[in-house]
Amino acid sequence: MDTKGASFIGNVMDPDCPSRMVFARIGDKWATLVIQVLAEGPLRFSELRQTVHVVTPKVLTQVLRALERDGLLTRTVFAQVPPRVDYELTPLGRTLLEPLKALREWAESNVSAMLASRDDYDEREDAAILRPPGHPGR
Amino acid sequence: MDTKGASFIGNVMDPDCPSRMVFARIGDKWATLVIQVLAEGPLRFSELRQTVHVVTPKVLTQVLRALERDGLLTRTVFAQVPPRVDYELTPLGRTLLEPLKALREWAESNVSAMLASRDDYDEREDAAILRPPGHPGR
DNA sequence: CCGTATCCCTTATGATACTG
DNA sequence: CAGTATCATAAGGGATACGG
Repeated sequence: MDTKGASFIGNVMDPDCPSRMVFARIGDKWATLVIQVLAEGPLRFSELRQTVHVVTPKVLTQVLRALERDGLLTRTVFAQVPPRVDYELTPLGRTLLEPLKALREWAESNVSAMLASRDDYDEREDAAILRPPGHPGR
Repeated sequence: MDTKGASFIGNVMDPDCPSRMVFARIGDKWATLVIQVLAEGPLRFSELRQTVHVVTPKVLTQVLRALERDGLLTRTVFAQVPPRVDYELTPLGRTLLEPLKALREWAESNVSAMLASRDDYDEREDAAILRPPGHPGR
């Protein structure tokens, strides 16, 4: 395999690539939320629903099962009435917290810049459609 | 605002929350790929298409515009024929490289564990449907 | 070469109602 | 309480063809 240039991320393009898998998992709209909410400790289903309050039970279940399948959290059923099910991060899941935190911190440090950029972009967009075409590039 | 418990990630649930924005951006199937591919230096549209070879021009354009809008990369049009357009990470975009790298490294270290967990889970699944219902919980 | 325009399909997500 | 089932909608992504 080629070892220079962009090759070291070459396998990122492979659908089976580790990074792709992880980015797919954290790319999930709810997965990262759940993981970060569970950082504090185990929660039961209803507690998760309240915390991540916009999610429907169906979607929440899907996310939880996916995360459980990947070994990132455990699902513990207590044999009692009313039923109680706890979700808790596994050690593996906990190790994801750190990179996720790095991302959160990046986010908090740079959102303002991103938002400013968006405003600029959108303004230029708006101006562009008012201007006649055939205009010299930027 | 409450300062204990899960409150510090409380705003993670807010759709306007910085983290949500960032996770939405990197959650994009192609955005992180593009960013990481551009880590090496500027590339033109066709080069990006070749590198991220499965993506259609439409989708690639969408991703690039979104990233440009967020100030993560620049789009430079050269006034020549045939046309040439270069895409390059901005300093802001470059700062994303590090947290992304952390995630990649996590991925590479832990995929095997995740895959193993999946196999386990799926096996148990298969076994469960063969077993009669009303079985004592795990 | 660098896109845009269309059409189409799969998947994700949501609302709602119901069961163990 | 903790889900499952069903239906409906929308968003994402892809194939293809064409324009500047």
